[in-house]
Amino acid sequence: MKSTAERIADAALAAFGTRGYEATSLDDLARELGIRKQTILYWYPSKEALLASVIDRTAGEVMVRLERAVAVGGPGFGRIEAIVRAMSRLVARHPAMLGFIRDVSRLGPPASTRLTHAIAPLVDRASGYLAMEMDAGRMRRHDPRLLLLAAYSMVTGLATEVEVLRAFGEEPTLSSLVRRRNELLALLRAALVP
Amino acid sequence: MKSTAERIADAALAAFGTRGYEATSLDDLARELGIRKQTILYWYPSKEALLASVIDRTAGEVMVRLERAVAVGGPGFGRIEAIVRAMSRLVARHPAMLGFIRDVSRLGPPASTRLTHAIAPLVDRASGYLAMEMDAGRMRRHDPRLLLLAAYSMVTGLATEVEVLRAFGEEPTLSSLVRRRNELLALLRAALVP
DNA sequence: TTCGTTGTCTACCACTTGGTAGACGGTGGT
DNA sequence: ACCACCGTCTACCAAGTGGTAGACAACGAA
Repeated sequence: MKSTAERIADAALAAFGTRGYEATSLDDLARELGIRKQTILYWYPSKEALLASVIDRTAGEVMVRLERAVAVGGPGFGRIEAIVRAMSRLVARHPAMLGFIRDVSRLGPPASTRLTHAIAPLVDRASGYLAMEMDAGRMRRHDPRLLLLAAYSMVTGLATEVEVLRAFGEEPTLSSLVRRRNELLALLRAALVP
Repeated sequence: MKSTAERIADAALAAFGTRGYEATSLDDLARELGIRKQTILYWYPSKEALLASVIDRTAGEVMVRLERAVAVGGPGFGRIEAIVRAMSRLVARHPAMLGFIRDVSRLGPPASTRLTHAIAPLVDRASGYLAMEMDAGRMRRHDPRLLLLAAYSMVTGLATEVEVLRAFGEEPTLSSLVRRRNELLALLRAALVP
Protein backbone atom coordinates (compact mmCIF):
# COMPACT_ATOMS: atom_id res chain seq x y z
CA MET A 1 0.00 0.00 0.00
CA LYS A 2 1.47 3.31 -1.11
CA SER A 3 1.63 6.12 1.36
CA THR A 4 -0.38 9.26 0.73
CA ALA A 5 2.82 11.22 0.22
CA GLU A 6 3.91 8.83 -2.51
CA ARG A 7 0.54 8.89 -4.22
CA ILE A 8 0.69 12.69 -4.25
CA ALA A 9 4.19 12.69 -5.68
CA ASP A 10 3.21 10.21 -8.40
CA ALA A 11 0.17 12.23 -9.44
CA ALA A 12 2.24 15.41 -9.34
CA LEU A 13 4.85 13.92 -11.66
CA ALA A 14 2.16 12.91 -14.14
CA ALA A 15 0.45 16.29 -14.01
CA PHE A 16 3.62 18.41 -14.07
CA GLY A 17 5.02 16.34 -16.91
CA THR A 18 1.98 16.60 -19.14
CA ARG A 19 0.32 19.90 -18.28
CA GLY A 20 3.31 21.67 -16.76
CA TYR A 21 4.10 22.84 -13.23
CA GLU A 22 2.59 26.30 -13.45
CA ALA A 23 -0.50 25.06 -15.23
CA THR A 24 -1.24 22.49 -12.53
CA SER A 25 -3.11 23.73 -9.47
CA LEU A 26 -3.07 21.97 -6.14
CA ASP A 27 -6.86 21.77 -6.33
CA ASP A 28 -6.64 19.90 -9.65
CA LEU A 29 -4.12 17.53 -8.17
CA ALA A 30 -6.22 16.93 -5.08
CA ARG A 31 -9.34 16.31 -7.16
CA GLU A 32 -7.55 13.64 -9.22
CA LEU A 33 -6.47 11.94 -6.02
CA GLY A 34 -9.87 12.19 -4.37
CA ILE A 35 -8.50 14.19 -1.44
CA ARG A 36 -8.47 17.85 -0.36
CA LYS A 37 -5.79 20.32 -1.22
CA GLN A 38 -4.96 20.74 2.46
CA THR A 39 -3.91 17.12 2.68
CA ILE A 40 -1.30 17.84 0.01
CA LEU A 41 -0.12 20.83 2.00
CA TYR A 42 0.10 18.64 5.07
CA TRP A 43 2.63 16.33 3.41
CA TYR A 44 4.40 19.03 1.42
CA PRO A 45 4.53 22.46 3.09
CA SER A 46 4.21 24.29 -0.23
CA LYS A 47 3.78 23.68 -3.92
CA GLU A 48 7.47 24.47 -4.40
CA ALA A 49 8.40 21.85 -1.82
CA LEU A 50 6.31 19.32 -3.72
CA LEU A 51 8.13 20.26 -6.90
CA ALA A 52 11.51 19.84 -5.21
CA SER A 53 10.50 16.41 -3.97
CA VAL A 54 9.29 15.29 -7.40
CA ILE A 55 12.55 16.54 -8.90
CA ASP A 56 14.56 14.50 -6.44
CA ARG A 57 12.56 11.35 -7.06
CA THR A 58 12.86 11.80 -10.82
CA ALA A 59 16.58 12.46 -10.70
CA GLY A 60 17.01 9.42 -8.51
CA GLU A 61 15.03 7.20 -10.85
CA VAL A 62 16.95 8.39 -13.92
CA MET A 63 20.28 7.94 -12.16
CA VAL A 64 19.51 4.39 -11.05
CA ARG A 65 18.41 3.30 -14.50
CA LEU A 66 21.31 4.93 -16.28
CA GLU A 67 23.87 3.56 -13.87
CA ARG A 68 22.48 0.09 -14.43
CA ALA A 69 22.49 0.50 -18.20
CA VAL A 70 26.08 1.76 -18.18
CA ALA A 71 27.16 -1.21 -16.10
CA VAL A 72 25.42 -3.75 -18.33
CA GLY A 73 26.30 -2.44 -21.77
CA GLY A 74 29.79 -3.42 -22.83
CA PRO A 75 32.30 -1.16 -24.58
CA GLY A 76 31.77 0.61 -27.89
CA PHE A 77 28.35 1.24 -29.34
CA GLY A 78 26.77 -1.46 -27.16
CA ARG A 79 26.85 0.83 -24.17
CA ILE A 80 25.07 3.61 -26.02
CA GLU A 81 22.47 1.12 -27.18
CA ALA A 82 21.95 -0.02 -23.60
CA ILE A 83 21.45 3.58 -22.48
CA VAL A 84 18.93 4.35 -25.21
CA ARG A 85 17.03 1.17 -24.42
CA ALA A 86 16.99 2.06 -20.74
CA MET A 87 15.61 5.50 -21.47
CA SER A 88 13.04 4.01 -23.81
CA ARG A 89 11.85 1.64 -21.09
CA LEU A 90 11.71 4.56 -18.69
CA VAL A 91 9.47 6.46 -21.08
CA ALA A 92 7.21 3.45 -21.57
CA ARG A 93 6.77 3.06 -17.81
CA HIS A 94 6.65 6.73 -16.84
CA PRO A 95 5.49 8.63 -19.93
CA ALA A 96 5.41 11.95 -18.12
CA MET A 97 8.92 11.82 -16.74
CA LEU A 98 10.82 13.26 -19.69
CA GLY A 99 8.17 15.91 -20.15
CA PHE A 100 8.65 16.80 -16.52
CA ILE A 101 12.42 17.05 -16.89
CA ARG A 102 11.93 19.37 -19.83
CA ASP A 103 9.44 21.48 -17.91
CA VAL A 104 11.77 21.77 -14.94
CA SER A 105 14.62 22.88 -17.15
CA ARG A 106 12.44 25.73 -18.34
CA LEU A 107 11.39 26.83 -14.87
CA GLY A 108 14.88 28.10 -14.24
CA PRO A 109 16.64 28.29 -10.88
CA PRO A 110 16.28 27.07 -8.25
CA ALA A 111 14.27 24.17 -9.64
CA SER A 112 16.48 23.61 -12.68
CA THR A 113 19.73 23.75 -10.75
CA ARG A 114 18.42 21.15 -8.35
CA LEU A 115 17.94 18.79 -11.27
CA THR A 116 21.09 19.61 -13.20
CA HIS A 117 23.28 19.31 -10.11
CA ALA A 118 21.93 15.83 -9.56
CA ILE A 119 22.59 14.71 -13.12
CA ALA A 120 25.79 16.62 -13.88
CA PRO A 121 28.20 13.91 -12.65
CA LEU A 122 26.54 11.40 -14.93
CA VAL A 123 26.96 13.75 -17.87
CA ASP A 124 30.64 14.17 -17.07
CA ARG A 125 31.19 10.45 -16.92
CA ALA A 126 29.28 9.90 -20.14
CA SER A 127 31.16 12.55 -22.10
CA GLY A 128 34.43 11.22 -20.69
CA TYR A 129 33.52 7.76 -21.91
CA LEU A 130 32.60 9.06 -25.36
CA ALA A 131 35.87 10.98 -25.64
CA MET A 132 37.75 7.83 -24.73
CA GLU A 133 35.97 5.77 -27.36
CA MET A 134 36.66 8.44 -29.97
CA ASP A 135 40.34 8.59 -29.03
CA ALA A 136 40.53 4.83 -29.41
CA GLY A 137 39.01 5.15 -32.87
CA ARG A 138 35.98 3.06 -32.02
CA MET A 139 33.69 6.04 -32.67
CA ARG A 140 33.70 8.87 -35.12
CA ARG A 141 34.93 12.11 -33.64
CA HIS A 142 32.34 14.62 -32.46
CA ASP A 143 32.09 17.05 -29.58
CA PRO A 144 31.10 14.63 -26.78
CA ARG A 145 28.95 17.11 -24.87
CA LEU A 146 27.05 18.32 -27.90
CA LEU A 147 26.62 14.74 -29.05
CA LEU A 148 25.12 13.93 -25.68
CA LEU A 149 22.81 16.91 -25.83
CA ALA A 150 21.72 15.97 -29.33
CA ALA A 151 21.02 12.42 -28.23
CA TYR A 152 19.11 13.63 -25.20
CA SER A 153 17.07 15.95 -27.41
CA MET A 154 16.28 13.16 -29.83
CA VAL A 155 15.18 10.81 -27.09
CA THR A 156 12.94 13.38 -25.42
CA GLY A 157 11.64 14.58 -28.75
CA LEU A 158 10.85 11.15 -30.14
CA ALA A 159 9.36 10.14 -26.83
CA THR A 160 7.38 13.15 -25.67
CA GLU A 161 6.36 15.39 -28.55
CA VAL A 162 3.07 13.62 -28.97
CA GLU A 163 1.37 16.48 -30.75
CA VAL A 164 4.22 17.00 -33.19
CA LEU A 165 4.27 13.26 -33.65
CA ARG A 166 0.61 13.38 -34.62
CA ALA A 167 1.36 16.10 -37.13
CA PHE A 168 3.93 13.72 -38.58
CA GLY A 169 1.27 11.05 -38.91
CA GLU A 170 2.58 8.93 -36.07
CA GLU A 171 0.25 7.67 -33.35
CA PRO A 172 1.70 7.46 -29.83
CA THR A 173 1.25 3.75 -29.27
CA LEU A 174 3.67 1.43 -27.57
CA SER A 175 4.65 -0.41 -30.73
CA SER A 176 5.29 2.92 -32.39
CA LEU A 177 7.57 3.83 -29.50
CA VAL A 178 9.58 0.68 -30.12
CA ARG A 179 9.86 1.55 -33.80
CA ARG A 180 10.99 5.08 -32.97
CA ARG A 181 13.56 3.71 -30.57
CA ASN A 182 14.95 1.39 -33.25
CA GLU A 183 15.09 4.19 -35.78
CA LEU A 184 16.92 6.36 -33.30
CA LEU A 185 19.45 3.61 -32.69
CA ALA A 186 19.96 3.12 -36.42
CA LEU A 187 20.53 6.83 -36.82
CA LEU A 188 23.03 6.98 -33.98
CA ARG A 189 24.84 3.89 -35.23
CA ALA A 190 25.13 5.35 -38.71
CA ALA A 191 26.50 8.57 -37.27
CA LEU A 192 28.91 7.07 -34.76
CA VAL A 193 30.20 3.70 -35.87
CA PRO A 194 33.13 4.33 -38.20
CA MET B 1 6.67 52.56 -36.16
CA LYS B 2 5.15 49.28 -35.04
CA SER B 3 1.48 49.18 -34.27
CA THR B 4 0.37 48.41 -30.75
CA ALA B 5 -1.10 45.11 -31.89
CA GLU B 6 2.27 44.09 -33.32
CA ARG B 7 4.15 45.14 -30.20
CA ILE B 8 1.74 43.06 -28.12
CA ALA B 9 2.17 40.04 -30.38
CA ASP B 10 5.96 40.35 -30.26
CA ALA B 11 6.03 40.58 -26.48
CA ALA B 12 3.57 37.70 -26.23
CA LEU B 13 5.77 35.49 -28.40
CA ALA B 14 8.78 36.21 -26.21
CA ALA B 15 6.86 35.62 -23.00
CA PHE B 16 4.98 32.50 -24.16
CA GLY B 17 8.17 31.05 -25.60
CA THR B 18 10.27 31.49 -22.46
CA ARG B 19 7.85 31.32 -19.55
CA GLY B 20 5.02 29.44 -21.26
CA TYR B 21 1.48 30.41 -22.20
CA GLU B 22 -0.25 29.41 -18.99
CA ALA B 23 2.44 30.95 -16.83
CA THR B 24 2.15 34.33 -18.54
CA SER B 25 -0.60 36.62 -17.30
CA LEU B 26 -2.01 39.46 -19.32
CA ASP B 27 -1.02 41.80 -16.50
CA ASP B 28 2.61 40.69 -16.78
CA LEU B 29 2.52 41.21 -20.50
CA ALA B 30 0.97 44.66 -20.16
CA ARG B 31 3.51 45.68 -17.52
CA GLU B 32 6.40 44.74 -19.81
CA LEU B 33 4.88 46.85 -22.57
CA GLY B 34 4.10 49.79 -20.30
CA ILE B 35 0.37 49.61 -21.06
CA ARG B 36 -2.74 48.33 -19.26
CA LYS B 37 -4.14 44.87 -19.63
CA GLN B 38 -7.34 46.31 -21.12
CA THR B 39 -5.41 47.66 -24.06
CA ILE B 40 -4.35 44.10 -24.88
CA LEU B 41 -7.97 43.00 -24.62
CA TYR B 42 -8.92 45.80 -26.96
CA TRP B 43 -6.67 44.47 -29.73
CA TYR B 44 -7.22 40.79 -28.95
CA PRO B 45 -10.66 39.92 -27.57
CA SER B 46 -9.27 37.21 -25.28
CA LYS B 47 -6.02 35.62 -24.22
CA GLU B 48 -6.84 32.65 -26.42
CA ALA B 49 -7.31 34.93 -29.42
CA LEU B 50 -3.90 36.43 -28.72
CA LEU B 51 -2.42 32.94 -28.63
CA ALA B 52 -4.06 32.06 -31.94
CA SER B 53 -2.65 35.19 -33.52
CA VAL B 54 0.86 34.50 -32.24
CA ILE B 55 0.60 30.95 -33.54
CA ASP B 56 -0.35 32.19 -36.99
CA ARG B 57 2.49 34.70 -37.10
CA THR B 58 4.97 32.07 -35.96
CA ALA B 59 3.77 29.48 -38.44
CA GLY B 60 3.95 32.07 -41.21
CA GLU B 61 7.50 33.07 -40.27
CA VAL B 62 8.69 29.46 -40.14
CA MET B 63 7.01 28.64 -43.45
CA VAL B 64 8.56 31.60 -45.26
CA ARG B 65 12.05 30.82 -44.03
CA LEU B 66 11.83 27.12 -44.76
CA GLU B 67 10.37 27.67 -48.23
CA ARG B 68 13.24 29.99 -49.03
CA ALA B 69 15.82 27.54 -47.69
CA VAL B 70 14.34 24.67 -49.67
CA ALA B 71 14.41 26.75 -52.84
CA VAL B 72 18.02 27.84 -52.35
CA GLY B 73 19.61 24.58 -51.23
CA GLY B 74 20.37 22.29 -54.15
CA PRO B 75 19.82 18.53 -54.22
CA GLY B 76 21.31 16.02 -51.83
CA PHE B 77 22.64 16.97 -48.42
CA GLY B 78 22.99 20.62 -49.45
CA ARG B 79 19.30 21.15 -49.03
CA ILE B 80 19.31 19.74 -45.52
CA GLU B 81 22.21 21.96 -44.67
CA ALA B 82 20.31 24.98 -45.98
CA ILE B 83 17.32 24.10 -43.83
CA VAL B 84 19.37 23.65 -40.68
CA ARG B 85 21.13 26.95 -41.31
CA ALA B 86 17.80 28.69 -41.84
CA MET B 87 16.46 27.34 -38.59
CA SER B 88 19.66 28.34 -36.83
CA ARG B 89 19.31 31.90 -38.09
CA LEU B 90 15.70 31.89 -36.99
CA VAL B 91 16.73 30.91 -33.48
CA ALA B 92 19.42 33.58 -33.38
CA ARG B 93 16.91 36.27 -34.36
CA HIS B 94 13.88 35.02 -32.42
CA PRO B 95 15.23 32.95 -29.55
CA ALA B 96 11.79 32.37 -28.07
CA MET B 97 10.17 31.06 -31.23
CA LEU B 98 11.13 27.40 -30.96
CA GLY B 99 10.31 27.42 -27.28
CA PHE B 100 6.92 28.77 -28.19
CA ILE B 101 6.33 26.07 -30.78
CA ARG B 102 7.19 23.46 -28.21
CA ASP B 103 4.87 25.04 -25.66
CA VAL B 104 2.00 25.18 -28.15
CA SER B 105 2.44 21.53 -29.02
CA ARG B 106 1.97 20.72 -25.36
CA LEU B 107 -1.16 22.83 -24.92
CA GLY B 108 -3.09 20.35 -27.05
CA PRO B 109 -6.07 21.15 -29.25
CA PRO B 110 -7.22 23.54 -30.45
CA ALA B 111 -3.97 25.48 -30.21
CA SER B 112 -1.72 22.62 -31.30
CA THR B 113 -3.87 21.63 -34.26
CA ARG B 114 -3.81 25.20 -35.49
CA LEU B 115 -0.03 25.02 -35.63
CA THR B 116 0.34 21.50 -36.96
CA HIS B 117 -2.22 22.08 -39.70
CA ALA B 118 -0.21 25.06 -40.88
CA ILE B 119 3.07 23.13 -40.96
CA ALA B 120 1.83 19.69 -42.05
CA PRO B 121 2.15 20.31 -45.81
CA LEU B 122 5.76 21.31 -45.33
CA VAL B 123 6.40 18.10 -43.43
CA ASP B 124 4.84 16.06 -46.20
CA ARG B 125 6.98 17.73 -48.84
CA ALA B 126 10.11 17.31 -46.76
CA SER B 127 9.56 13.61 -46.08
CA GLY B 128 8.72 13.09 -49.75
CA TYR B 129 11.99 14.71 -50.68
CA LEU B 130 13.94 12.59 -48.22
CA ALA B 131 12.31 9.40 -49.51
CA MET B 132 13.25 10.38 -53.05
CA GLU B 133 16.87 11.00 -52.11
CA MET B 134 17.03 7.67 -50.33
CA ASP B 135 15.53 5.86 -53.31
CA ALA B 136 18.15 7.47 -55.53
CA GLY B 137 20.85 6.20 -53.19
CA ARG B 138 22.10 9.67 -52.33
CA MET B 139 21.16 9.18 -48.68
CA ARG B 140 21.22 6.27 -46.31
CA ARG B 141 17.85 4.69 -45.79
CA HIS B 142 15.87 5.71 -42.71
CA ASP B 143 12.22 6.31 -41.95
CA PRO B 144 11.80 9.80 -43.43
CA ARG B 145 9.24 11.02 -40.92
CA LEU B 146 11.12 9.80 -37.88
CA LEU B 147 14.31 11.22 -39.32
CA LEU B 148 12.56 14.56 -39.64
CA LEU B 149 11.24 14.38 -36.11
CA ALA B 150 14.69 13.49 -34.80
CA ALA B 151 16.22 16.40 -36.69
CA TYR B 152 13.54 18.74 -35.42
CA SER B 153 14.13 17.55 -31.88
CA MET B 154 17.87 18.06 -32.20
CA VAL B 155 17.47 21.56 -33.54
CA THR B 156 15.03 22.63 -30.86
CA GLY B 157 17.04 20.86 -28.19
CA LEU B 158 20.38 22.31 -29.19
CA ALA B 159 18.78 25.70 -29.60
CA THR B 160 16.41 26.07 -26.70
CA GLU B 161 17.39 23.86 -23.79
CA VAL B 162 19.44 26.58 -22.21
CA GLU B 163 19.33 25.13 -18.73
CA VAL B 164 20.30 21.66 -19.87
CA LEU B 165 22.99 23.27 -21.95
CA ARG B 166 24.34 24.95 -18.82
CA ALA B 167 24.37 21.61 -17.07
CA PHE B 168 26.49 20.37 -19.98
CA GLY B 169 28.93 23.23 -19.43
CA GLU B 170 27.86 25.15 -22.49
CA GLU B 171 27.01 28.85 -22.24
CA PRO B 172 24.21 30.11 -24.49
CA THR B 173 26.20 32.64 -26.48
CA LEU B 174 25.89 33.34 -30.17
CA SER B 175 29.26 31.82 -31.07
CA SER B 176 28.32 28.74 -29.12
CA LEU B 177 25.13 28.53 -31.13
CA VAL B 178 27.17 28.53 -34.34
CA ARG B 179 29.35 25.76 -32.97
CA ARG B 180 26.33 23.73 -31.98
CA ARG B 181 24.86 24.22 -35.44
CA ASN B 182 28.06 22.98 -37.05
CA GLU B 183 28.20 19.96 -34.79
CA LEU B 184 24.63 19.15 -35.62
CA LEU B 185 25.40 19.34 -39.32
CA ALA B 186 28.41 17.10 -38.91
CA LEU B 187 26.30 14.58 -37.05
CA LEU B 188 23.58 14.61 -39.69
CA ARG B 189 26.11 14.34 -42.49
CA ALA B 190 27.78 11.38 -40.85
CA ALA B 191 24.41 9.70 -40.41
CA LEU B 192 23.00 10.41 -43.86
CA VAL B 193 25.71 10.71 -46.49
CA PRO B 194 26.53 7.16 -47.64
C1' DT C 1 -18.56 73.83 -33.50
C1' DT C 2 -20.36 69.45 -33.15
C1' DC C 3 -20.17 64.58 -33.57
C1' DG C 4 -18.69 59.88 -34.29
C1' DT C 5 -14.48 57.01 -34.10
C1' DT C 6 -10.47 55.24 -32.13
C1' DG C 7 -7.37 53.94 -28.63
C1' DT C 8 -6.21 53.93 -23.89
C1' DC C 9 -7.52 54.21 -19.52
C1' DT C 10 -9.95 53.44 -14.42
C1' DA C 11 -13.13 50.80 -11.89
C1' DC C 12 -15.04 46.57 -11.11
C1' DC C 13 -16.37 41.50 -10.96
C1' DA C 14 -16.54 36.49 -10.41
C1' DC C 15 -13.42 33.01 -9.98
C1' DT C 16 -9.16 30.59 -8.95
C1' DT C 17 -4.69 30.46 -6.74
C1' DG C 18 -1.43 28.95 -2.88
C1' DG C 19 -1.62 29.03 1.89
C1' DT C 20 -3.34 29.50 7.17
C1' DA C 21 -6.18 28.25 11.27
C1' DG C 22 -8.24 25.16 13.49
C1' DA C 23 -12.06 21.49 14.16
C1' DC C 24 -12.71 16.51 14.16
C1' DG C 25 -12.27 11.63 14.34
C1' DG C 26 -9.19 7.87 14.79
C1' DT C 27 -5.39 5.08 17.20
C1' DG C 28 -2.24 3.58 20.53
C1' DG C 29 0.09 4.13 25.02
C1' DT C 30 -0.35 4.62 29.88
C1' DA D 1 -10.47 6.39 31.10
C1' DC D 2 -7.54 9.60 29.60
C1' DC D 3 -4.39 11.89 26.61
C1' DA D 4 -1.27 12.99 22.85
C1' DC D 5 -0.45 12.47 18.34
C1' DC D 6 -1.63 11.87 13.44
C1' DG D 7 -3.99 12.49 9.20
C1' DT D 8 -7.75 14.57 6.90
C1' DC D 9 -11.05 17.69 6.76
C1' DT D 10 -14.06 22.50 6.64
C1' DA D 11 -13.76 27.33 6.68
C1' DC D 12 -11.37 31.14 5.35
C1' DC D 13 -8.13 34.68 3.23
C1' DA D 14 -5.25 37.86 0.38
C1' DA D 15 -3.56 38.10 -4.05
C1' DG D 16 -3.97 37.41 -8.74
C1' DT D 17 -6.69 35.70 -12.99
C1' DG D 18 -9.23 36.75 -17.50
C1' DG D 19 -12.81 39.63 -18.76
C1' DT D 20 -16.80 43.52 -18.78
C1' DA D 21 -18.50 48.34 -18.55
C1' DG D 22 -17.84 52.52 -19.40
C1' DA D 23 -15.23 57.21 -18.74
C1' DC D 24 -12.10 60.13 -21.22
C1' DA D 25 -9.05 62.39 -24.41
C1' DA D 26 -7.47 63.03 -29.25
C1' DC D 27 -8.76 63.70 -33.85
C1' DG D 28 -10.78 64.09 -38.44
C1' DA D 29 -15.07 65.03 -41.08
C1' DA D 30 -19.28 67.61 -41.51
